[in-house]
Amino acid sequence: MDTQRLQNLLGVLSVHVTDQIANGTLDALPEGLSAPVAAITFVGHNPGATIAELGIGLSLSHPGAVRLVDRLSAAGMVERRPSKEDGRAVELWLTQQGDTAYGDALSRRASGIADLINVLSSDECATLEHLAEKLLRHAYSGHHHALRICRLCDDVACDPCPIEAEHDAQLARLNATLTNAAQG
Amino acid sequence: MDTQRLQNLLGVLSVHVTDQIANGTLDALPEGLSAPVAAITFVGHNPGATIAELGIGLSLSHPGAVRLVDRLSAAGMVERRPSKEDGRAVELWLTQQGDTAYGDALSRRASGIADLINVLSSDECATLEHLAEKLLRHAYSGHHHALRICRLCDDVACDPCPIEAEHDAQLARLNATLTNAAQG
DNA sequence: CACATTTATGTGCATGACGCATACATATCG
DNA sequence: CGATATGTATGCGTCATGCACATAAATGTG
Repeated sequence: MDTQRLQNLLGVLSVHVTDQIANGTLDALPEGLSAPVAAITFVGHNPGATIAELGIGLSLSHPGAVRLVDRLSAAGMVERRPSKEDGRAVELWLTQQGDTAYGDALSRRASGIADLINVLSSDECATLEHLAEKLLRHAYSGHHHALRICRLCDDVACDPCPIEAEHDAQLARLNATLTNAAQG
Repeated sequence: MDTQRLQNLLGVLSVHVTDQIANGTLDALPEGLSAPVAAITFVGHNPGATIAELGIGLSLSHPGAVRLVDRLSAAGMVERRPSKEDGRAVELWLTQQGDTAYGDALSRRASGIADLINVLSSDECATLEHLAEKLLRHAYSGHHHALRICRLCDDVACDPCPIEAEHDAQLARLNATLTNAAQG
């Protein structure tokens, strides 16, 4: 089958959806550029994450992540807390204001996408959901990658989460292989 | 129907596809950031476009578009030509090197997306293509918006183009309405 | 034709985000 | 205890961006 047209349409569509997300979340925050919104979503999704993890999830250098946290902290969105297990590490937690911005960003993102898909029938929605889930499971390639893939996810709406499911499935396959090897 | 999960999956998937595109095209150019790649694709897709149109397509300010063209011109990717119809306007054309980079970016983008969708069956590909086309036609909202939506499109692979089709369909509906009004 | 307005592009300047190299504190290993 | 690795923070230069403004050409008005 010739998949060139599908590749192109999917690419163009994805860029457009990403634009919609950016437009929606841009208004949700004062001076809300893409990186701060992604960071707030990331911390909201991974409370207590460290600065290093934030850098991985957002593909930033360590200095970049530190400076981003500086800005978010100055804006009252994110709070640095010393970790009790590791004296070097810093845990990131949303302030109340940050949590409000988090929910705001998610709901604006959802409404932007809702405008886009309201042309689909129930059946088409179900089909697209199935296809998106399959593609996401196929895209998963390890924990670090998941941090990045899920950086703008709404974990309440993402139930069951295909990335988690794929993670568990790969673990189960690994365990089965190990058990077979032990028995054989 | 509850569409929250679909909204979320589509959003996460789109961000991931956009990442794939960015990753693919980033390597295709020396120092290839997102804006230069988008600009080369834009000029490749709209040869002879003006700086103002580039700015609209990439959502840049006018100074931003001018500076971007400065960089691309210095890199030997894009050539400024004075317009013959308008003494103020500048036409943008890809150089031979720019055209090579254009094709390179498109093929890398395609292969990145190909990796993602090779998990789908032929039937699923056809279904997804149909859904993507429907969503894109619904997303179209006028010529300026089309410049932006199509900024990373591969016009060879995009045949028939759903954005053009929607544009023509809206024109046809408009003409039909006018004809009816004239007759009625 | 003279003059004001709009349009398309270019420039001085300040800001801000980023990465590299480096420094410091803490954890871990031998 | 010393050596190395890890997590975080900072000085510095670079670069992209937008605002305000300037220039040139097209268009509209009397």
